[in-house]
Amino acid sequence: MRQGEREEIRKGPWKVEEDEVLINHVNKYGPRDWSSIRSKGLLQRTGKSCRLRWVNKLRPNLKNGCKFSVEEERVVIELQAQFGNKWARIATYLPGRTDNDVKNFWSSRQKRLARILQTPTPPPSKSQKHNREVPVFRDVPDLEAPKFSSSVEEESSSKAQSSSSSHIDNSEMIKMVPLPDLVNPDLLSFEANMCPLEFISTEKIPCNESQSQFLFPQLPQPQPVLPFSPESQELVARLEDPNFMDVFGPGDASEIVNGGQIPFGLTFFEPEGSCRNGRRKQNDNPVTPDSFFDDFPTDMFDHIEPLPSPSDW
DNA sequence: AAACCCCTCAACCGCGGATAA
DNA sequence: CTTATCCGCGGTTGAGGGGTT
Repeated sequence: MRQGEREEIRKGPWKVEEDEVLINHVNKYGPRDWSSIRSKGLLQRTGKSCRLRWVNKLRPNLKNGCKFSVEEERVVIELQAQFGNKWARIATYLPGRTDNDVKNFWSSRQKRLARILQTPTPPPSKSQKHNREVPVFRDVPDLEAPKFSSSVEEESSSKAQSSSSSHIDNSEMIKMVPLPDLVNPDLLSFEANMCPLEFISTEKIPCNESQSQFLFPQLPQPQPVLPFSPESQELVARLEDPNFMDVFGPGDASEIVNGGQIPFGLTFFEPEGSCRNGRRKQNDNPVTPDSFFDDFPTDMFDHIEPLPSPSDW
């Protein structure tokens, strides 16, 4: 039994005082030696718990409380199709997001999808004729693979390296982030543009302009022929069911198939804007054809020829 | 008004790889 | 080389809160 292990280990929600202790420790020693926090008697928390708290809540530049933007959703969906459930890896492509964030986002999405698929009878659709413009995301920026294991680590190590000083502000940390030869200007402008649009109204975490200076890995190049993910295969199988479109009610399927534009897995027009508190109203998302497709993985549409726009008819 | 449902998020657990002793 | 410990990751759970009925 190691020193301090006799003392009871605290679990559950963190108190402000505990956060302060943890922050002080990280400022002094960097984000490491987590288990020493307990052995020194600073906190009654396991090293694991301390690390988690730091990584998910306390480290700088987190987008705490901000809903995933449309672009972030897109990135997650694409990367999940490519990497699978490698949340830490996926999170490296999303500034200010942790693996936990991505994981939670994805599982929420999966639950929603599962529920929709299990619902045999659709609620009456009020917005069947409501055509939404289709965001097409084929031209994903050509992104490189990560050069570090995770944003967490990248950020952590950069801070740790200079941890001899007691305090480092964010701007200093940003300077420490390595190497501009990775920068994809498209990606940077994307980040820079995205933040103000999505998060400018949040008080808790103003989207730091400097975030756009962080280097994040680039999205992997799309495969020439992207195989369907298992999720997509299941959905495709269901699409082959002649009754599948019945879920939309009489007359709807043809409308969707022939005239409609397929929204690509994104809640593009959802008025997000708000951070946390901005909880989704359940009826904001009735199972309409539009929202239904929102829940499809994007890759399943990669094999569908784009429909002509109405102006081309 | 209250019960219920659903969603989000924080935090825990178990496992496996990496590293130190 | 082996063992112990640390650390990070992915899966899971439960609390809390808002919306719906």
